[in-house]
Amino acid sequence: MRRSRSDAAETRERIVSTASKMFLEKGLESVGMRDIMAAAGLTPGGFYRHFESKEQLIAEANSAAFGRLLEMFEAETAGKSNAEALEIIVWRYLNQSQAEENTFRCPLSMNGGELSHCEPQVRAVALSGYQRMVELIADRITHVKRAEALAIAGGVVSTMVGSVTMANLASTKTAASAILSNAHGVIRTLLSVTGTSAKTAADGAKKLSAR
Amino acid sequence: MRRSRSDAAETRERIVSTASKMFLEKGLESVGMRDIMAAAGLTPGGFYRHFESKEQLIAEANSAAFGRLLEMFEAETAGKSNAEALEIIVWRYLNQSQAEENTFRCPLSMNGGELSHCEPQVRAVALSGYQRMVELIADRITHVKRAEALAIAGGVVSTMVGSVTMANLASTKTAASAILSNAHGVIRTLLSVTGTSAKTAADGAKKLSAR
DNA sequence: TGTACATCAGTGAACGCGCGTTCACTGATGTAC
DNA sequence: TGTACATCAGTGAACGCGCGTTCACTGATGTAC
Repeated sequence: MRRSRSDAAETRERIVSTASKMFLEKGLESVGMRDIMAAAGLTPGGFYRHFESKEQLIAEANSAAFGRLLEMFEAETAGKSNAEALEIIVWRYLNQSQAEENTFRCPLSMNGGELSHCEPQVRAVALSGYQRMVELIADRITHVKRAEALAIAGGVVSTMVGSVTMANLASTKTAASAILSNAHGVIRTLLSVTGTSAKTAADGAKKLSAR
Repeated sequence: MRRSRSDAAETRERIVSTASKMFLEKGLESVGMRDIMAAAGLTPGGFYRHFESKEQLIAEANSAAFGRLLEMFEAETAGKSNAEALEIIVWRYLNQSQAEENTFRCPLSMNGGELSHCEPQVRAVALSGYQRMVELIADRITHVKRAEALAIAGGVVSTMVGSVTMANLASTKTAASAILSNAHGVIRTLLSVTGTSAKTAADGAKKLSAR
């Protein structure tokens, strides 16, 4: 039976946010349309009144996940100093899998490999999520020039993504913590690096691309 | 028709190495048994004379991929100084997706997320691959104590894994290179860090785990 | 060394299942007059 | 404001397909005497 426009809009959002969390928990391919619709309290057929395909849902779900994640970071760091903000962002990012809730997980860490096999539209969403993360961090690195801040932030995000991915492989909490601790230590080093060292990093980058 | 023992052994190896490369290129779930067997010049049914399940093949294929990768690093760095060896390892790792051949790609970068949803046996192979990568690098960091070298190496591997994963998302070679350049710069910084800074990193790690 | 038989690597069709998607249908909502 | 009709959100069965796996079969290989 037909629903009101606002009911329908609410349903659509519920599908996106439900799917988003399921994708973060179990991956993209291993979550089926029936699973998603059932979790959203609907039957399979209704899906196609709102979306063209699973691929489109993946794109929107990931977009929503990035939106939630970045909004959370903005909210948590509002009014804090840059140093405090960076500490909060890094800590919350690294511990995303340890938290029981899956609301604030990052698609890059959870589904990185799978995303790169998706269609351009989906890959673009993911890449833009990466860039927003980099800017979020670069904005809080003020002791060096913007270009250097972006280089450092890019490295920090790569380190966070990689270490959370590796920690997810670990079979015990202890092993996962060890990986994340190393990453945290290394990120502290990167963030406390002097202007000169940061320059070295940026220069190294230039040299590489000149190869 | 029955084949000789050595023929059969060769067939088994061919299946593993073929599968390994296909998994690195297209992911674990999206490569089917028929694809693998056809690429190995066989028909589907024969697979189960050699393996119990796809899951077992995934485990062996990843193990083979790590073996190939680490042997290649050992061979390429034989007789080089630690600094040169580190430069070679980092450069070859970061550029694995740019090379046309898929022989020396790393399962951690290519299939990180998917691996973490596999059975313990497969996850163990992946985690041990990570640890071997970390040791390969830590062995070449000699200006600090072993524990600090392992901490730095862990961070370096996470950074490499994360940045290659992100570069694989990029739609253009330029965008991919930018991500990898940042990572390379950041890794140079990490590797050139003084003993004191490395200590800071290790201490930071301890603080985190004490939380 | 030669013969008879058991083994088993590889074939290719088939099985059962779950996937993404489609479709005829229902009935409340929205629209036109 | 009330009535008649078109729209369409949601249902749930069904479609076609490809998946991992099984199985009866073939014939060369390995083994026993």
